[in-house]
Amino acid sequence: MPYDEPDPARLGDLLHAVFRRLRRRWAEQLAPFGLTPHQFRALDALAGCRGGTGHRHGPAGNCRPGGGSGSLRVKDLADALRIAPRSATEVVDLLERKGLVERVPDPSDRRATLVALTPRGAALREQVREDRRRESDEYFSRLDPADRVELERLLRLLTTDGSAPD
Amino acid sequence: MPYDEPDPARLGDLLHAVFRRLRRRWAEQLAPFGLTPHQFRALDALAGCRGGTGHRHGPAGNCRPGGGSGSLRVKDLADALRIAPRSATEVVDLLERKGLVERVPDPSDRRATLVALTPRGAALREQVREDRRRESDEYFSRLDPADRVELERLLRLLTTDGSAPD
DNA sequence: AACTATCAGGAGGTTACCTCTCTATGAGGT
DNA sequence: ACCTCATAGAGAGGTAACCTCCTGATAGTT
Repeated sequence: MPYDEPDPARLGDLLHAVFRRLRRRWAEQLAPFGLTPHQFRALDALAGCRGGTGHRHGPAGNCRPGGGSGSLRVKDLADALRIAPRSATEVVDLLERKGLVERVPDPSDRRATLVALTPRGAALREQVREDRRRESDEYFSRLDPADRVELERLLRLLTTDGSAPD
Repeated sequence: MPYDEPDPARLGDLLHAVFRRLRRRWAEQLAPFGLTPHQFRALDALAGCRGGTGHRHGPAGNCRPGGGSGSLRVKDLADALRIAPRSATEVVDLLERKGLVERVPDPSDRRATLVALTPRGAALREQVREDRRRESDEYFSRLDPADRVELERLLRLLTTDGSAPD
């Protein structure tokens, strides 16, 4: 009897809680590598974009063949991370300072800067992924495979509102 | 062929995306009321705690009959919002400055401060909820009821890791 | 009375964003 | 060539939402 109203905040609250947990966990896991979750996400976006092999989810199809292992314009990185371009600049700044990415001028547009993984960046990213796999500490491992699929389906419904990527 | 491994980042990424969207949406919706999502969450926690009626989820069962419509210690509010006590102080500061909550000394413990909704705070919270209902613009309305239940189940699995509330 | 735990908040820091503005450049029209 | 307008990245400066470490008052315990 206390609990049948369709409390509109509940799902949001839950999502919030889960998200926070996930983030904390990740942060802990990435700390030894000197990365924040965000930085890793950026490395990942850069890496998941080599050549024009044509995979990878929607928004970041703008891979340039620039650097060693694929590169993006700052702006496209921003899109991939779903942040404002200016904010992407900051992420790149940080990663560049750590020697994980480098900026190279886009030969086809002198306004633009391409961001590419350095070998060290690519290696670190691979290391993190392996570590994560080894630890099998994927936060979601608590769910059995069917549930994971289900969760993915539901989340996907919530991201792709209708059709537009954003 | 590049991509059938169970990409460990995918679910996390999706969750992230959904969360960001939700938050943005909320922020937009709350902006006309001069509230941030967090502030609203705090109001909600305070409101969802009148008397000792004994409802409401786990962590925040510490409702004090203090103010007009229920009150919490700063510390309990922090627990409810899942943030550090110090951070809750800030939320309360903001809300107090807006006249939506007030601090009253806890009569039963002079170290503690009770935070209670003011009438204006309670009214504003109600107004927001109504607005949301009227707009039927709950972010999750994209999901049909069954999916919503399912999502809740899954998220709940991810929050309550084992048993401890945190 | 002494000791220790707990409360709220001051000081100061971080991360992850934002907007607004500047400069260099590209692209289109005349 | 020239003028206009959009776009790219980044400087300046701001905010929300966190955090930890420390303090001063108090409570509970011995």
